[in-house]
Order: sequence, then C-alpha cells, then structure tokens
Amino acid sequence: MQQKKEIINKLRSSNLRPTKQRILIAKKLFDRKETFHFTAESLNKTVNKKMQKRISLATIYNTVEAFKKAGHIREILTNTSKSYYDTNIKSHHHFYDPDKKKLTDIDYQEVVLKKIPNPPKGKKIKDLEVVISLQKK
Amino acid sequence: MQQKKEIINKLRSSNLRPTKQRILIAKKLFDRKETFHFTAESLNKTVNKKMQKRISLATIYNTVEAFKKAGHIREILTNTSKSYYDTNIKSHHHFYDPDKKKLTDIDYQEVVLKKIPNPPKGKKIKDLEVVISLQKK
DNA sequence: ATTCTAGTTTATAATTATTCTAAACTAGTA
DNA sequence: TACTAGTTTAGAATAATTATAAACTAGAAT
Ligand SMILES: [Mn+2]
Ligand SMILES: [Mn+2]
Ligand SMILES: [Zn+2]
Ligand SMILES: [Zn+2]
Repeated sequence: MQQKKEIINKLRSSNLRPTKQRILIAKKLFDRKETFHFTAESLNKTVNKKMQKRISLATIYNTVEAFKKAGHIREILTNTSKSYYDTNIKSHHHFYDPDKKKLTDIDYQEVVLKKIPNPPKGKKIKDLEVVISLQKK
Repeated sequence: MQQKKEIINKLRSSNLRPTKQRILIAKKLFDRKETFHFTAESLNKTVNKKMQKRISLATIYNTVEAFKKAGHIREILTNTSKSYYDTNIKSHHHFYDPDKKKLTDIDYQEVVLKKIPNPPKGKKIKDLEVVISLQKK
C-alpha cells in the first residue's frame, strides 16, 4: 500500500517523471494490500475501467517495461503467449494453472536447491524461477 | 539415436502417419547422440538446409505440436517471444542465457525441493520446471 | 494394381501480442 | 511565460503462431 507521495517518490527515484498516466498505473499496481499478477491486457482493462480519460495501450506497455526495468515489478515465466508480471518482487515461485490462466505464489522457502552446476564462464546467476504447472486431477 | 524403422514405429504408436515430412523431421530431432533444444524457426532452418524438396513452415509447426502432444518433445519455459522445445523428455532443468538465447540442461538431481504447498483442490502437479537465468558477470 | 478416403501438407491469410513511429503534449526548469 | 526533453498517443509495423481450404498421399479395401 502506497500513497500518492510515495508513488511519486518511487517514480522520481527511478528517473521516471511522475506523469498522470504513470501515477494512475502505479496506484493500481502498488496501492493495495496484496501483490498480484497481471498481463498488459489485464492491466489495460483495470486501468481503463470506467475512466473518463483513457490511457493508451502503448503507454501501458511503455510503463510496464519502465517499471520492470526499474525493478518495481518482475516478469514471471509461463508458457503462454502473453507476458505475465508480478507486483511481488521478493524472490518466490509459482503455481501456474493453465485452465484459469492464473499464477499463484509459492513462498521462497518452500523450495530448497541442492548444489547447482556452475554457470558457464563469465556468467553469473541473475534469477532462479520455479514454475509448477497444474492440471485437472 | 534411432533408425528409420524405429522412427516409423514411434510415429505409428502415436497415431501419426509416417509421412515423408514427419520422418524427415523426426530424424533431425531424434536420430542423434545428444538431445538438444530448438525453436520452430531453428528446426525449420535445420530441416530445410540444402534440401531439394522443402517442408513448409506450417508443417514444421503442425509436427512440433503433434510431437509435443505425443510426448516426444517438451516445451521449455523461457521469457522469450518464441517457444523453445527440448528433445530431452526426462525431467530436468535449465540454464537460460539471454545473450546467446541458449538453454543448457541441468540434471534433475541437482535440484531438491523441500515441501511444496498443496495444489488447489481438484488440481495435481503436471510438471515442475526450474529455470536459472544467466547474466554477464 | 486401382480406387477410395481420412489424414496430411501447403500456400496463404488471419490473428495476436508486442514494438515502432512520429506528431502532439506536458512536467519541470529557466 | 517560454522552453525543451521526456512522455503519450493513434496508428502502422513486426513477429510468432494459428487458421483456412484446396491439393496431395498413406494405407486400407476392392
Ligand atoms: Mn512468458
Ligand atoms: Mn516461452
Ligand atoms: Zn508471484
Ligand atoms: Zn533440456
């Protein structure tokens, strides 16, 4: 949960001008109790639901990309054609339900990794994601 | 490594008619020592390299989908816009190098999972994938 | 061998998600 | 108030994939 001032600070600290559009999008993303998962399409709907002035889809994409680069959201692996994002930027993992097309969080400590192979020379690990796909029982 | 008869049997046992195209594609995929990762695009190139008669891209896509449904290949999670497939169908995990756009196998036993949350009611686990993204050191 | 037909291949069009373009707009500073 | 770099926007372009429907063929039946 974040108030307008905090949101503006968050934008400023990432070298993003606090425009009307970014503030509105940031509110929808960050001014709430629980983190959640979204796509560009779902965010576009959320943001433009019964709004007098709409935000263009290009701006939705631009802003999602900017927030991702700034580390305010992260992209989640799925096998779907569209990109999924997460307002939970703490390291954690996911169930993916292909029927509902929904991600669910799994706490980081639920997954323990034994030794993993060394990354190739000159490379280090940026990120480790576990995705558990579900199916009907 | 599989010979032509084995390949035909593999196709037949999956209710796939052993057509010229499927046999040729199956040879490229399965008649080799090591498993490998590919995309529709890379497979299309491989299959149609200096070939007198080409196989259409539609058939590449159709066949990849058919082989996936039959369980002869599996799709791997990545954050790229194109789908990646694996001729290694044993349970295992991956490094992903976004610079080279290359997947590398990690043996299944390199990753150990502590208790994981129960899947939602009516759902069971279809698959668990670990993807480790790399970056320049 | 010839005929038949369901399954398959193919060229091409359509779709979908995303990115690009470049003109209009605006936040923030001078 | 004027300026400008950054931002937004509508719409075009791109890229991967899927759909369409006509031509072809594997394999069974005759
Ligand atoms: Mn994805
Ligand atoms: Mn993918
Ligand atoms: Zn999450
Ligand atoms: Zn693999």
